Amino acid sequence: MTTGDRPSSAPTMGDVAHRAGVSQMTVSNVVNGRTARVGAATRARVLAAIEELGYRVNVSASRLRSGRTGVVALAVPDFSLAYYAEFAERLAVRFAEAGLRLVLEHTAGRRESELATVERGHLDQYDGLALVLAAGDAEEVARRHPGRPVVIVGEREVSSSLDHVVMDNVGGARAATEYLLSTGARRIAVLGAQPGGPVSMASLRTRGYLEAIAAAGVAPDARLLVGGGVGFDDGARSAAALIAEGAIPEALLALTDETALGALHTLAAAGIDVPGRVQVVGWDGTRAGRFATPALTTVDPDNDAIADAVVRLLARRIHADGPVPREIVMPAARLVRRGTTL
Amino acid sequence: MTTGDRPSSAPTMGDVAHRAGVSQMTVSNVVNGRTARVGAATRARVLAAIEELGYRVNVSASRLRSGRTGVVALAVPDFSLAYYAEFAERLAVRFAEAGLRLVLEHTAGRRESELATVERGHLDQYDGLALVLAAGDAEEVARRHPGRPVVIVGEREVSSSLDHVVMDNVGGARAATEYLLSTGARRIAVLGAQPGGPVSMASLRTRGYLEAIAAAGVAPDARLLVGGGVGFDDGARSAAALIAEGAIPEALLALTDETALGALHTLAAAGIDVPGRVQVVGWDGTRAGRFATPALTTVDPDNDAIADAVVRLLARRIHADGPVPREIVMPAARLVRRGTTL
DNA sequence: ATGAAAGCGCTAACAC
DNA sequence: GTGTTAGCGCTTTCAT
Repeated sequence: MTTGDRPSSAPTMGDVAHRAGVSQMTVSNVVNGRTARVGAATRARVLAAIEELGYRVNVSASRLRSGRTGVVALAVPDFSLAYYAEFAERLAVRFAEAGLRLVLEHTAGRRESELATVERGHLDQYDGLALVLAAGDAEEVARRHPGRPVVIVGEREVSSSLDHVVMDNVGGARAATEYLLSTGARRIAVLGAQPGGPVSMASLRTRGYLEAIAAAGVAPDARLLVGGGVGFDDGARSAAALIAEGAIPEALLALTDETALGALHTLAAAGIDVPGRVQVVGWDGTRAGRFATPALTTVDPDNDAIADAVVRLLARRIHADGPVPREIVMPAARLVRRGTTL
Repeated sequence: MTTGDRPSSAPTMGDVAHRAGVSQMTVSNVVNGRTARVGAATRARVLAAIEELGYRVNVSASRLRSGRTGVVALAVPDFSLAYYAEFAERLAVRFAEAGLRLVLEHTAGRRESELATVERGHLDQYDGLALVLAAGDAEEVARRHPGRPVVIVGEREVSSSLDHVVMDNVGGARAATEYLLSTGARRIAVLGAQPGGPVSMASLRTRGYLEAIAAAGVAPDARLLVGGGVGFDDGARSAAALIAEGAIPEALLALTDETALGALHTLAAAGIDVPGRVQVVGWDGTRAGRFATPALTTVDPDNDAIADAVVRLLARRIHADGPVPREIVMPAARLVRRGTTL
């Protein structure tokens, strides 16, 4: 009523133009900060009209016409896993500094959902996408020829045409295992293990472990490769199973911090001394691990370097004029020794 | 080249229509599952054309025209706080069951960012929004008259026109404090406290605590109200400060699980027995608390009920024809007793 | 420095 | 059951 002739629906750029007595194009120029093309007085008038009408640009319309959005997406398998959550926060802060907004999408760790995020019609909503690949295959993603910059955050280097930030899964597992061996441990269990099978976080970390014990001349023992998930409950369950078997290992390499924390819980309940009787190593460098009791020794994937790389790789493509050479980055994982190891 | 006359850019609905020898509207009907309006044979031909061209609907265009999007957003202050992360995951699963996709937005806990999420042009991207209000005011949000369903997830009931899912902050703090008093504790510290000041999570929980001790005839002691943030570090620091003062309280009411876990870390390092010497209560019911050692007693806000309410309130408005009466829901918080209390 | 025209890709509304 | 028309709100392009 009070805003003119479009009583109930939102004011458009046309409404603002009308009120300011200028063309719609001038409003667009003001809104988009193309100050060179608008006189100061005109600009002031337009700004006043925007204020009076409470006008906001319609993102969908702007996006449809220009293709640009100012928004990037991060697609993760699960919002609640501490590792992804902390990674997302790191990215959000960095992208904000780069003038881009970050939104999170959810893939439920399903291959088809992961692929859906790079379909054109979907990806068109964003200037770029960082895709954490848990189930799917990077080559399959690349085959969809996404029309926008995509960075794969993944488990292994892969021969696709996409930029790739690779986790140092094999190297990290090897480093952790080597350290445990150096303390004298020989019977080292892996919680969340997946020997063989399709390439995945679990299979690669398991491989690094197997390589390290082989190099040290320690024979693998299938009973020490405890499968299952990598959540808190899985860790607790796996530790309980190991205890029930009677032959408690000298060390546990848990494939995530949450698995390690779950195992720690079970060990404490059973009165088993950590690290005296059993050493425990986690993976991810999460805050929860740092504040556990004892503080959790963990494989730090170098999350800052990973986040930096994702932002850099995406930003350079978003702002590029021509083609950009493909790049692969693999920050080195390193063991952070704290209280759960000797 | 192989797909016809639009070599490099993405195929449109028009391309599909052309190839299938039907009108664009028929393609739209097929894509949107309006099967009643399309013959089986036609449908098959359209589907084939879609497959051959690798066509995907452009979400932005569809959104602009129809207004509908099939996507809802949850705006949180911080992706990495376990409470929000776990809450987001709960919502994502529930919305998926309701046929809606959930994306996460980031407000950095800043009032202006919170308000920006409900601006028309921004909100138009979504069918609805759940907004976790940390800094801003619900009445201010309501004054923007968001053009789409918005549910406020907030600290207190408020006289706005928006649906509201309210945390039982005062009640939860009272219940936790009453329990601690019942165990004989008299000197109970609050970590993350904020006595007085603007209404916030911290001030309301502090109020509940003060009400409970007043009712028990225990005099408040300013030295027991330890301010600061509610992260791991804050909890660790606050506990250290309390220890340094020499007069260690009989119990700590930490305003989040992360604060409690931080405090637990410090207490363990100082060799102080929990719960024998000091009891500790957290707040949020996170998984990390459940698997701490000892397992953390916590105020459970009833996150399932909160998530159910958010989905229900948003869905009923999204699918409503006419106006919908405003609703306020406040699930009761309850104390979950575990190992850090007597 | 400003404006007019065209159209991004899609769907609502109606005609047949 | 299928087609035609119009237009969502914006920005591109080109004219002045």
